[in-house]
Amino acid sequence: MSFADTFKALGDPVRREILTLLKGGRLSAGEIGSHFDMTGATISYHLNILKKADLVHESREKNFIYYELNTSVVEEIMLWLRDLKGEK
Amino acid sequence: MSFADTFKALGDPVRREILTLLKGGRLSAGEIGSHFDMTGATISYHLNILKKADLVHESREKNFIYYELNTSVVEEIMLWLRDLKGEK
DNA sequence: CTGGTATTTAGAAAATAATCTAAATAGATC
DNA sequence: GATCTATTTAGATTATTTTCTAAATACCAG
Repeated sequence: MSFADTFKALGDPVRREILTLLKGGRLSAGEIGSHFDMTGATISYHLNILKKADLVHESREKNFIYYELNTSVVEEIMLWLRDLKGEK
Repeated sequence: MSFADTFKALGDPVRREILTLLKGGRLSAGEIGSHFDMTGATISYHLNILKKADLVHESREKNFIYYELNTSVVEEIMLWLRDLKGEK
């Protein structure tokens, strides 16, 4: 989706923690959920927001759905911040 | 306040636009408000969030309250993003 | 095809955030 | 002090987000 959606997706601490977890490699929805004291449905909700923001990609395999980090859109955010700081 | 508050403050488009306006130099609350189709009270609410996130500083002068950009905390955000991208 | 595990979707409830109107504060000017 | 302008604060309302429970889907194993 859009730049604004990416920024908003990053604004939530649960979602940032999910992204941090994914730095170690792809994880299934269940593995991600087991790190949080929340229902799977809630985790699924957050994963969907991250997916719409293009911050993660999913790949289905067997019975599982694996999520992995996609940082391509992070560059845009960093550019905005750098510009805010007045750097060239 | 905290890193999380800074991230959240940046998640809102109105607040990002305020920060962008302030790139051009300090502005009074009224000057900021005139760029938006919102009441002064709402602008004040957003300014307060930016202030708590340490993204702006205020200075009182005469009858006015001027706001100016403070990007010192932006560096932290950028470090987090850079780390997410797996850069050193 | 039946049963089991993994995950999502739907819908409702709870929590948080954004917005407004009206009143309050602060300082400047008369 | 009275009044005007600039801004914030209080309180209520509306909108959005997060979360849950229950049901649905999907896929695998027997």
